[in-house]
Formats: sequence, C-alpha cells, structure tokens
Amino acid sequence: MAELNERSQNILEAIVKDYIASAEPVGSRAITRRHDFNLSPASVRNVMADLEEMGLLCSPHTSAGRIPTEKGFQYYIDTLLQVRDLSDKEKKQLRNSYRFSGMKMEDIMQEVGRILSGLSKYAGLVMVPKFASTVFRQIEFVRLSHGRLLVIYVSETGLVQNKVISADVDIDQRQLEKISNYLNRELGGLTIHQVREKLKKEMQEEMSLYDQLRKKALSLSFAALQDEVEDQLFVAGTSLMLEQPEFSSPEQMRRLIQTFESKKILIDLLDRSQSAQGVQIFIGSDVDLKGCSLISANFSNRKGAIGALGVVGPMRMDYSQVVPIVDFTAQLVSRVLDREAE
Amino acid sequence: MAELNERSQNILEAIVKDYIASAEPVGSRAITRRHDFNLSPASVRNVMADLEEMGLLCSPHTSAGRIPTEKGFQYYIDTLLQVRDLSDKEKKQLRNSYRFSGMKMEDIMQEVGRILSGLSKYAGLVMVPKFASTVFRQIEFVRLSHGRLLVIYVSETGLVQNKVISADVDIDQRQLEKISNYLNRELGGLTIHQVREKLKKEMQEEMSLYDQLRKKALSLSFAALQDEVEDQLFVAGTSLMLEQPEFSSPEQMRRLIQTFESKKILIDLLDRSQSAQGVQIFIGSDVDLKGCSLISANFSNRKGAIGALGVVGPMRMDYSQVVPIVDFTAQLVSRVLDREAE
DNA sequence: TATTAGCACTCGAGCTGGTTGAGTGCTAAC
DNA sequence: GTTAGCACTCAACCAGCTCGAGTGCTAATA
Repeated sequence: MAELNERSQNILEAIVKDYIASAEPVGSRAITRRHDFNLSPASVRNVMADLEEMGLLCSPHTSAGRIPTEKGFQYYIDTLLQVRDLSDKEKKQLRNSYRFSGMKMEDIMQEVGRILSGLSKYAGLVMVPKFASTVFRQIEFVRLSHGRLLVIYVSETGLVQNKVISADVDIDQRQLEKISNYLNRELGGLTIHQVREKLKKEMQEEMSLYDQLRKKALSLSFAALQDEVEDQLFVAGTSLMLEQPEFSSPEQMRRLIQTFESKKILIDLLDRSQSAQGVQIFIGSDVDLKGCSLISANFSNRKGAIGALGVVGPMRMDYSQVVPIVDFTAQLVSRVLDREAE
Repeated sequence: MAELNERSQNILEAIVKDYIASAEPVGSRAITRRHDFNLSPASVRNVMADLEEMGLLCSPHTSAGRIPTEKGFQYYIDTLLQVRDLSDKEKKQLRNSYRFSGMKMEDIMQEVGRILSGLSKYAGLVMVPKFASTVFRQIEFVRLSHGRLLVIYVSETGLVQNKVISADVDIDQRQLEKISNYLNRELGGLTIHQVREKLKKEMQEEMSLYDQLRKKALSLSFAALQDEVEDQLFVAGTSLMLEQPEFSSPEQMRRLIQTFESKKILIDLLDRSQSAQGVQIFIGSDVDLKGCSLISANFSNRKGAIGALGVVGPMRMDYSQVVPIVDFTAQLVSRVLDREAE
C-alpha cells in the first residue's frame, strides 16, 4: 500500500466515519460541510479521485458519493482507527451484567453471546473451548444396551461432552466403573491432545497385555476420545443484523441468514482467531462474509483451555465502539473460567 | 361452523388448492378454467361471495381474486383435507435416510431436523424429550472447586443433562462416588417426576437422619433434579422458508427470523402437541405464528420418554404432502429410541 | 503550482399519467 | 337457479418528467 499524505488520510477517515454513521454514499460537499478542512469541495473531489484510483473508495454510480471499499476499510482499521478505552464506569456496568455463578458452561456461553449482541447491537458469537485443547478431568461410561456405551467426558473447566461408542464385547457396569476409575487416575491433568498421544503409545507397547482391565480401558478410551468433536458455536441476535440498512433487501437477508445457519464460515474464522493474540478483525468477502466484518478475541484460562468470541456486524460497523467491548468481554470470560477451575 | 353444501365445499377446496400451488389470489375464471364444475364464473362468484361472508375467504383488494383466511384453512384441514399415505417405496427411502447408529442423542435430533427440512422444503423442528418425563438411569458428580459440583444425569434413552450446583460443605470425590452409587441403586427406572416425589417424601421423613451419607445424597440429588430444565429445540432449514413468496418482503422476513430466534413460541406449541396423540396442525395467528402453520407429532418409546417434532411452513403449505412425512418420521424416531433403550 | 469557482453533464429517486388485464358486483335475461 | 353482459376497480407496468446531489473538467486565481 502506497503511503498516503496527511490530507488524503484525513479525508479517507472522514469518509469512512460518515459512511459508518449514515450508511449512505458520501459526497464532496457533505465532507466540507461536516468537517473543517479549509478546503473546497473541488479539492476534496480531487483527493477522492486519487483514493478511488488506489482502490480505497468506489462510487455505486456516476452521480452518487463515494463509499469505502473493503480495502478502504482495511486501511482505516490498520492505520487510522483509534480504539477508545472503556471508562471505569462502563467496565463496571459490563462486569455487573455478567453473573455466571452456578451456571453450566453451555448456559454461560449462550448468555455471553446474548450480552455481546445486546451491547453491540449486532450478532454475538461464542465458540466453546476446542475439544482437543481442553484438560482431562474425568470420564464416565454408561452402558446403554448390548455393546453400546455412552461416554461422558468432563474437562477441567466443567465442559461436558458425550458420545456413543460400540464395544465388541459387552461390559457390565461394575467393570465400567473400574475402568473409569483407572482412567481418571491415569489421565487427569493432561490435555486431550496429550491423552491421545499417551494412549497411542501405550496401546502399541501393550498389544499382548495380560491385564484385561487395562486393555479394555485403553481401547475404550481410545474409541471415546479419538475423533475430533465439532466446535460448538453459539449465535445470538441475528435478527438485530437485519435491522441494518445494508441487509434490507430480501436477497441480502437470505444470504446473511444462510451464513449464520451454516455456521461453518464463522467457526473457521473464530478458529483462526483462537490461536492469535488480542482482538482480531476480519473483513468482507476475502473471508466469505460479504458485506460483514467479524471482530473477535480468544479467551483462555491459566490451564490453557481456549475458545473465542466475537461480534459480527455490517462491514460499516462502529469499530471504535465494538472492539473494546469484545476485548473486555474476552478478558472477563477468561477470568470467569479461571475461577471455575480453581 | 355452519354446514357447507357440496358445491361450496368443492369450490372452497379448489381455491385452497390453487392458492397452495400458486401463492396468488384465485379468481372466479381461473377456477372454472382449471376445474370442471360445469359452472360459469358468475356462479362461482356468487358462491365465493357467500364464502367470504362466512369468513372463509377474503380478497386483498377489490379487483384481486380471493385467498383463504385462517378460518378457511382450518375448515379445509378439518373437513376437506385428504392425507395420502406414503408409498412403500417412499417409506423405504425415508428409512434409508435415517442412519443413526452410534450417534448421540443431540446429533440424532439435529439430523432428524435436517432431514425433515430437506423433505418438506420448509423448516424442521425437533424438541428433545422433556426432562421431567425421562427415565432415570444414572447420576454422576464431579467436584469442580470448593463447594461447586457438576452433576451429570443420564436418562434411559442416553440423553445427557448437566448442571452446576453448590453444596454448603465440601465433599471429596470418593464420597461423591459413594453417593452416586447409592442414588443409582435407589432411583434407577423411575421418571424424574417420580424421583422428585420420592426425594421429597424421604427428605421429610428423615430430617434427623443418622446416616450422613444418605442425608448428603438426598440433599445433593434434590438440588440437582429439582428445577425444570428448558426444553431443547433443534431448528433446521430456516433459510428455506425465506424462499417462499409470502416471506419475500423484508418486514415479513424479519418477523419470521425473530420467531425462530426466540424459540419460545415453537417450544410451547411442540409442548402442547407432546401430550396429544398423532399428528397435530397449528395454524396462524391464534398461535402466534402469523402466516405460518406447524405440523407436529410426538414420539415416544415404550418407557414413555417423549419429545415432539414437526415442520413449520407457510400457512399455504402442502399439507397432504407434509403430514405423512411428519407422521412417519415420528414413528421412525420412536422406533429408534426404543432400540437405543433396549 | 496548488486551489478553487464555474459549468455542463450524469444518474437515481420520485412523481405523474396512461394503459392493460384480471377480477369484481350487479342486473336482467334465460 | 344460472348465466351473459356490463360498468367499475385496482395493482402492475411503462414512459416521461423534474429534482437534486454529485461528478469531472477547465480556466481563473492566489
């Protein structure tokens, strides 16, 4: 990206801000009226023409004003955006709206999504900690029918996963208890990732094992924990997005709803943000979110179990407002998870 | 409802069917053209005027055709609708699309919703068995932190619920195991409803109990099972609904999405249908579904754990097509649940 | 040389008026 | 009781019009 001189930057910033506020194309006169650049509309037009040349602006048709392109927004976010900090009062308010004592993980996540959506007026997303990175706490087996077992797995953070597996031989409940006791002793404190490694190694070593119990335990737990569980995504406030003028036409609405329905695109993005530090902003169609942006941040506790949360809004959303909300919420959630696991 | 003579019935039926097919107001000429009543348009008009008088039809404006009112649809469904049975071939196809072996409850429900939606081209709903009516199989406690316990409850059908409770005293994991063993022995085979009764009675009788273990077990399980868990609802295919012409305008879309988002209305209706026998049809705004209908049926296994599933579509949906699909799917799901619990 | 005033031009939005066609209600004849 | 005929209504569509906001270019200006 070629460098912009100060004047161009100012004008670009003005256009982006006005467009964020109004959702309408911004014209040269409107800018000189609303901002104090000591420039005539004609000069502004010249600058605008340059910015259009560079791909930062575009006009929907000849006699309309300009709107920022994705690239324009990207530039704005990268170099012009100033994120304001939350005031202590706002922080306090935010902290107060989060009351999670006695709630189970799923409910907490759902509630966080709702609050994010309520604060931002856009859609709130929360992705629960990825299975493989959670820390093993406890495993239980329940015999459902002949050869069919329900496995219940609990992580350090109190996240519960369950799964049905089939065993080739029938095992009664007493034996299952012994097996789970054994596994709980052996595997506590490891991440699922580590657990898998350990199981694989042991199974190779002890193919011809005498200890029947241990053998069964190994094969059962291997079956239970081997494959990846889909990430769980909570979405709240989709209908708020529909209020935004850019989604007022039926086709755009449909598109948006489909995006939220499939969840895949959103999960992929949150996954990406999970491994990064701090707040991340994803813009527009290069991430399959035509017309939208995602502001996200990961959360984690001391033990490292991680997830991600964020807000999806129109590309034209008020970043300076939403970024600190997402940031602070992620910190709050991290703290809550820490407390849960203490 | 006053009785209609045969001619009026025929014409009403023709109008409803044509409207279902086209989503457009139906005029008198169109009817004489498409159906063979040996009547002139003028005669049909007279009948239509009568039907409008009775509140079964209405016209959006003076020179448009007529469309059925909610009352009209209701009449059609109650007395004119002939539900065709599925052919053996279709049944077989349906059976083949359901492959649930080795899936856990939640995933099965989600999949059923998707298939319902795919078959009907409308939105598919599945509500998992109501908590209070499930049959107790097993309970486990996991100590999360000082005084905070995670309770995991498994029903006969393999449905897993979990909840965080706080105990006034700290209890170690060994003791928790004993407690859960005790409870599993005592409560197996009862419905949650029955369990609650039993616990209440025992707690009253044994306020001054010497057996500390039993006392703790009672109070813990009481805390764990006392309050009602929200019903869980799976929705699939909302975006298919948006394809329907009646939801093409932005406001109607927004409304529809909000209905699906809040879930409450849908849960209430499925709840109602849960206690009824066979297929139920809910129509329009007297059940807070403006412009929509819900076709639902409950499913159950021999042990009585029940839930409900259904399809939400525009009021103008093809009932003769969708009713048998919902019906047969409910039967299939019931059979699957039976097999799970065997 | 950078800035600006002036001007012709473009184009969407919104209004008007006219036409068309599907549909109605009423009445009088069959 | 049925129907043909007729006047009437109304949404949808189209064409033509004005308006206003905005543009790009050019020539004058500081």
